[in-house]
Amino acid sequence: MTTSRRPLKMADIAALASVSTSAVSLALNDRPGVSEATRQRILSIATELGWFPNAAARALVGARAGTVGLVLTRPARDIGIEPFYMSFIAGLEAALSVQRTGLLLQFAQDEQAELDTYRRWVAEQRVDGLVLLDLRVNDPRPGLVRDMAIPFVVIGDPRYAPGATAVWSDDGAAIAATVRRLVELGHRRLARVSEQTTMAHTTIRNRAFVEACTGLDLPSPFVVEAAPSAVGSRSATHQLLTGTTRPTAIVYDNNIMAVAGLGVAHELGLVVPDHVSLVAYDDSVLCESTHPALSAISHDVHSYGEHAGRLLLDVIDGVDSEPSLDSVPRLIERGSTGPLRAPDPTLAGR
Amino acid sequence: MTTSRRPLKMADIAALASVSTSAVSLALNDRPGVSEATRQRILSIATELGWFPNAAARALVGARAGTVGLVLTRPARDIGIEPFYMSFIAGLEAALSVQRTGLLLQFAQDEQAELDTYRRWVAEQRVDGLVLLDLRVNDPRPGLVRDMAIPFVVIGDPRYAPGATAVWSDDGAAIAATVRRLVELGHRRLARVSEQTTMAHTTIRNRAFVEACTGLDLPSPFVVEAAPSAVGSRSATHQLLTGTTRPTAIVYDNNIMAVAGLGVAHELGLVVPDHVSLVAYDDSVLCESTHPALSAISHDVHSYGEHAGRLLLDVIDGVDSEPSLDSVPRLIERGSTGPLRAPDPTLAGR
DNA sequence: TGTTGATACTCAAGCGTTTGAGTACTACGG
DNA sequence: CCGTAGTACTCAAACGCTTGAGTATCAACA
Repeated sequence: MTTSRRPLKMADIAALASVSTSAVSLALNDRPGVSEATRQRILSIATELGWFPNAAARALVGARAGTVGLVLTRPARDIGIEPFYMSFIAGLEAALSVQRTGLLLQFAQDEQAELDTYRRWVAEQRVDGLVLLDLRVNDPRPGLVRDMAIPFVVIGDPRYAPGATAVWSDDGAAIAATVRRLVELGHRRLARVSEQTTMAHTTIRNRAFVEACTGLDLPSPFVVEAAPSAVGSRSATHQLLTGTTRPTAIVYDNNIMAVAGLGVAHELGLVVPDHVSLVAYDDSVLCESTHPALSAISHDVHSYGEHAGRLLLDVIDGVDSEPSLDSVPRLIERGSTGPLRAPDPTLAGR
Repeated sequence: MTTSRRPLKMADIAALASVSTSAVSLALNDRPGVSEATRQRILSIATELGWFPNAAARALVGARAGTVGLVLTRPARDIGIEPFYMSFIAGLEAALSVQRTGLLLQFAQDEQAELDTYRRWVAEQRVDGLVLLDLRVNDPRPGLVRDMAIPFVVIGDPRYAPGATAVWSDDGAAIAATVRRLVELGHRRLARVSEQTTMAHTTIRNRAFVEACTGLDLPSPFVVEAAPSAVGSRSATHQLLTGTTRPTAIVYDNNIMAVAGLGVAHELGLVVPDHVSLVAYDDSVLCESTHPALSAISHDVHSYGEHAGRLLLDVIDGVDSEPSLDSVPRLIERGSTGPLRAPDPTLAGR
C-alpha cells in the first residue's frame, strides 16, 4: 500500500504492467479482450498500489456517477431525531455500498427546495438515481422526477404513486390488526394521534383505523392530526386524555410522538397501561427504553431501507421493477398496552 | 424551465449566446474576461434553460468534486437513533449547501472499514474533504488522513488531535459546572454512566467529573463505562441504583442512555428527581418529551455541525484554520434534577 | 500456402469542463 | 498615425477514463 502525493491514474498501472490503458480498463471492468494472465497481473498491480478509478473521469464517459441521492424534507429542525430516518438511511446505504454506490444526502426546507435539489442533481449528473421518501397525497414528485428521466424508487404505497417503482409496507393491514388486538384486550374507545394527512401513509393509516373500528361496531374513534413533532403530539394527547369521553387506547404515528404521549399520560397521573394503553408506530430501542416500554407496530426499518436500495440499483440497471411489498408491520406488545385494569382516576373525580 | 431529455451542456448555452464555451465558463464562474452585458446574457440563458455544470467534467479538470464525506462508524445497528448524529449531520449539510457542496454519507462497521472508505474516496477523488466524527483516544485517523493529503476537520478536543483543524465543545467545563450545580442542590454521591473510554470525549468528561468531585471534597464518584447503547445504560443504571451506596444523581453520556436510565429508575419504583436526579448529555426534543423531562447538558448540535461545515470549507479553500471552540454546553434544568426530597425507599427497606 | 477467424492487444476519439496562450478590436498618449 | 495597453473574446489542450475501430499474431483448415 503506497501513499503517494499525486493520485495514481490508469496510465501508471498500464506502464507498470507494460500494457495500454485500454487493457487496464478491460481488465478492471471484467470485460473480454485480455488474457487471464494479463488480467491477473493488472489486478494485482492495481490492488498493490491501492488504485481506484477516478470517479469523475468514469462518470464523465460512462454516465454512471456511482451515487444516488436522498433529500430529507422536514420543516422542523429537530424532526430528524425520529429514529426511522437514521435506520432507513443506514439500511439504504448498506445496500448501495454492496455495489460501491455512494449516498448523497441533503436536507430541504420545503417541497420546492426538494424539487430544486433534484433538478440540480440531475442537471449536474451527480446522481444515478433518487429515493423519494415520505410519499404524500397527490405527490407531485414522482411525476416531476419521471420527467427528469432519472431512475427512482418511491417509499410508500404504490396506490399513491401509480406506475412508479415503489417499496412499501402495508400499514393498513398493520393498523387493522392492532385495532383487533386492542379490542381483544377489552378496549372500545380508541384514538389515533397522526401526522398531517398530507402524508400518504397517514391517510392510509387513518382510514384503516376508522374502518377497523366501525367494522367491529366500536364507537367511532378519535383521530387527531398533530404537527409532526413532540410538541404536536403533546397537545393532541393532552386534549384526548382530558376530554369528556377519554379513549382507553391511543395509537401514534411514530416513535417520538408516542414517547411524548407517554410523558403526558404520566403528567396527568395516569398509569400506563392500567388507565390508558399506548402504541407507537415503527420501532426502535427508544421504545424499549421507556417505562413502561412502548408497544409498537414494528417492522425492520433497516431492512426496509436495504430493500429500497437494492430495488433502486435494479432500476438503475434497467431492470424495471414492480412495486414491492416490504412487510406488514406487526404489533409488538410491551408494557404500554394491556387490559383496562384500574378505575379511571380522572373520570372518578380523583 | 425546459425539461429536455439530453442533458444540456455548456456548448448549448454558448451557441444560444453566440459565444464560445470559454466565454460561458468565464461568465458563470464570475471571472474577468467577459463584458458585463455578455455575462448577463449568458447567465440569463443558463438560468432560463435550467443548466448546471456537469459535476464530473468540472471535477475532472478543476479538482473539485463539490462533495465532502462523512463516515459513521458505529457497531450497533441502532445507535444511529442517538439524536446527536442526525442533528449534527443536518447542521453540517446546511453549511455545505451554502457553497453548493454535497454530503456523501457512509456507515462503517469498524475503524478498518472506515479507513478503507477514506482511502477509496480519496483515490477516486470523490470528495474534497472529510469530517472525522467521534474522536478517539490515540485516534489513528487524523494521522492517516493527513497522509492522504486531503483536507479534513476533526470533531473533538484538539488535545487529542494535535495539529489538526478541530472544532470542539468544552465538555470538561460543562461537566464541572454540572457537578457544581448538583452539589448546590444537595447531592454528594454522584455517578456517571459513560460510553466507552476509547472515546476522547468520554475520557475528558470522566476525568473532569472525577476532578470536580474531588475538588469539592465529595466522596469519589461512581463512573460506570457502559456499552454505548440503551441496553448498556440499562444494566449500568440498574447496577448503580441497586448497589449499597446508591448515588443520588447520575450524569449520562448521551440522550438514549439517559432515557434508558430513566426507565430503569421508574421500574425500580424510584421517583425522579425526588429519589435520584438524572442528567442527559446533548439535548433534543427527546429530553423534553419524557416525564419528568430530562435535564440535559445542552448545546446547539445543529449549529455545531454548521460550524464544522464552515470550517471544513475554509480548509478546502486553503485557509488553514486553528482549532475552534464551538461552545461550552450548559446544563438546562428540567424535571429530572432537583434536591433530594423523599426518603430513600430502597434503603428504607420499602 | 493462403484464407478465415479467434484472440489479445493498441490507437485515438470523445465525454464536458477549465485555462493558459493567442487574436481582434478599441482607446489613447505621444 | 504609430505603438502600446487594455478589454473581450476564441482556440485548443488537458483532465482520466471508456470504447469502437484497427492491428498483429497464431492456429485451424481447405
